[in-house]
Amino acid sequence: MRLSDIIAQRILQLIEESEENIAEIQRNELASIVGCAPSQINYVLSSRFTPEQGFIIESRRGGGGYVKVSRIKLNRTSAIMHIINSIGCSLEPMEVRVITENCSQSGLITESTARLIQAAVSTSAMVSVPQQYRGFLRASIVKQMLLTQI
Amino acid sequence: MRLSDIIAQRILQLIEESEENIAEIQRNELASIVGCAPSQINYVLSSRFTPEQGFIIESRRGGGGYVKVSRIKLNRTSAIMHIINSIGCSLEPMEVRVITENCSQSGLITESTARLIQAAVSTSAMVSVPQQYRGFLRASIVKQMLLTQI
DNA sequence: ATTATTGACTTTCCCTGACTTTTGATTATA
DNA sequence: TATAATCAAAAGTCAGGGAAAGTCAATAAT
Repeated sequence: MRLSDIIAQRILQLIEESEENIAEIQRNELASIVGCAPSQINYVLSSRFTPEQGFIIESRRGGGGYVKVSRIKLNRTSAIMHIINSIGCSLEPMEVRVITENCSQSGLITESTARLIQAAVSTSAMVSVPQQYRGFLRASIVKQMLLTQI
Repeated sequence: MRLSDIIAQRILQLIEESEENIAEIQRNELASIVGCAPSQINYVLSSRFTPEQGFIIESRRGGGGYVKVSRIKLNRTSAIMHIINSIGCSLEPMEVRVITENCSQSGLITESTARLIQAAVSTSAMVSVPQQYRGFLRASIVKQMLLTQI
């Protein structure tokens, strides 16, 4: 069995055991339990606990740091998950408009949320980012934001 | 739980309990209650109770000295504008967390909006963007999003 | 060729201790 | 009495160390 599988399994298990679908771990501690390099935890998180799979990662460095992995509950969620999954790796501004307006019209998100999403990926928010990255960035931001709406 | 969190919590609690949104403390006394070095209080004050977050610190040394932490209440729009204006051209994740949590706690934005903002600028949303741009990007996204809340 | 894994290095955040500065009170002095 | 010197009790500053997570490039395994 692969290390990465063991790690993923362990995190999932913690999520299962919790009430709130949240696993809060200490990276180095988990690494030493499993017996791997700490950075391996990052690899697993970024490859198996992505927004596309319905997970949100938050973390904090320094003394008392942690990594928090939350799984989105899957009820009314599936609609949003479906939308998230249908988003490719890049998005144009117009696509964002269409997606958010659709979501808003179908009551999946509020108009206010739609505006927030559009603002987050607006051209003026991205002036500092070279053109070539913007599409990818828009996609990942929109996905992350939609995930919070579940 | 971290010392700094305990200290911040305690100060906030004092502010809540007071009529005038003021907490008046004695640095050394609080330090000994919490069980930390006095200078730790300064660290917490300077990292979590900044003017940008809507707090004013006054103090006096010498016998009978004190530290006074006041939270300023402005009307919504000017409060938000104030926060936007206080944001420089770059933001670190921790700063975003502090800003959104403060906004949320003071009722300027909802918890849901706070989560949206944090999601929009989360590391996982920015994987596609080279490190060097992330700070600037965070700042402009947060500003754009806050603007929608006026 | 893709996916795992590691290790070296970086960044962020927390916390302390030694030292400085300010201030009010007290005491000494002209 | 009025002023100067001294003292003690606060708060402020800053460098530094430690703890934790993040990044990335190189290598190994499948």
